Amino acid sequence: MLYAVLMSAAPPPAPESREAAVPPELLQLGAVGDQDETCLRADAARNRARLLDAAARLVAEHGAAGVTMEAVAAAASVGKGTVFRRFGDRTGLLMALLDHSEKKFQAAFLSGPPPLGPGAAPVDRLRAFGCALLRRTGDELELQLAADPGPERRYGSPPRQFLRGHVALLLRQALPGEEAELLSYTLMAYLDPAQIHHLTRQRGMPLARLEEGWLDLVARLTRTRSPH
Amino acid sequence: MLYAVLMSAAPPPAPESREAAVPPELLQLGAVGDQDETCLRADAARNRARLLDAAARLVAEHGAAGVTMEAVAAAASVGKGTVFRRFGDRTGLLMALLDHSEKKFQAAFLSGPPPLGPGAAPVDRLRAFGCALLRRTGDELELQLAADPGPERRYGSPPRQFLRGHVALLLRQALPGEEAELLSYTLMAYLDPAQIHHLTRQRGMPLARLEEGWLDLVARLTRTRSPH
DNA sequence: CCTTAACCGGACCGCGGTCCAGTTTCATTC
DNA sequence: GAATGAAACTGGACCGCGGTCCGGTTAAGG
Repeated sequence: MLYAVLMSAAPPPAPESREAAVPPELLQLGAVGDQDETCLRADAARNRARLLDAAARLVAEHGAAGVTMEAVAAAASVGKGTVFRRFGDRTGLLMALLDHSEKKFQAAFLSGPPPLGPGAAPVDRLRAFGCALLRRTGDELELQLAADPGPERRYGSPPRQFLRGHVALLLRQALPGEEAELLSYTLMAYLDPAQIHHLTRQRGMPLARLEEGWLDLVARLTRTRSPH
Repeated sequence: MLYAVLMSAAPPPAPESREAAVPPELLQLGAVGDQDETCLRADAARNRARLLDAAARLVAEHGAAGVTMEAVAAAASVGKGTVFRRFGDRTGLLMALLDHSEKKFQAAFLSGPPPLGPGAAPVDRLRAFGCALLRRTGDELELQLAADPGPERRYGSPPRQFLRGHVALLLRQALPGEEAELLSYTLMAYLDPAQIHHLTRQRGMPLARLEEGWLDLVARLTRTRSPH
């Protein structure tokens, strides 16, 4: 996916922006090995589109659990090997399905309007970021859970790394001189899809309560007061 | 299983203990459906022991990835179906392998000496808890990761629930009147095996640094000062 | 048109998990 | 203490799915 939005979606970086365009350390995280649709051979690109379409249809019909590699291949009238060649593994396919909303979300906090985008105070952006991500994850919960690459790769996956990098950046701006790296992990952990699933679906906690919890968490970690 | 330590390991609850024996809300978490070894049929108990022994041997020889259900069954001279009947699934088998150290750890903070066990101030117990769990998880990292039951069950698994319940209890004692539930999730998330694996193995962060991070996190969440 | 590299597809493998016919153990009864 | 009936256990055949591999095919460049 290579999160092309990083390079293209903010062409005139607002000069008054509080962060210098896109911070260089975030750029490398976008360098995902996944091939862009444009540099594929014609038939390969066509099959890729058909596969994604078929996968989306299967999700709509039978839920994420119904997205079998064989079923996707069959529904796209394509060989099984092709699916793996294109997406690596099941996780890759599901992440590709989530890529659209991922890019939209990235654009929103990289170059969208405040308080999510640049222009607001870092702490306010942090607050908005968490609430927005909570809502987005709540919407795509099933896919997000199904796209989990397992405990060994979960924290290394580019989307997650990228989001965390952004949090770390805001945190460094809000708390200059303090150790922001570990705190960013803690903040991101609060937004973990599996935890959200557990709290909302299995423990019946409303999402609004989780948002309050996020605001409180940000307040405590940054040692500011919570705007209740 | 069933964390019998809850009922038996602290027979005379120290009267000066700051928590009343074992808090009732934690007891129900101990009610794991897993059968005790004593109430099994003779042959079943024997096979269970042989299976655990074989599994431990396989872990030692080929790592956690080498613990195939078929391999375990063969190494124990037992049918494959027996392994599943006894442990439910692969995750159940691996969690059974971890049960010994789990019980030891529970005993340590339920009835062991301070600052981990009762007698110390709640915040100090919290600090000790995190550092101890960090070290334990660091030791058994491979097994802990392999025993992950997937995103839908991860937070519901009894050991994790139990540890979090303990953290919530300490937190309520340290912060009376404040919302401790969500904060306990945040604290536990910092101790997530997958995150520890990522930080130490993939990002090369020494465990000591994670311990500092824990102390800092406790300080921020409880709005106390960090004793650096 | 021809070469070559990339792609396609389906046969194949291993593993987690299920199922059921046969066997063993335990409790009860004589 | 032996017989007996039923519940519980056993084990291997079986299934579906994720993932790999390789011979045949097709698209792109000169």
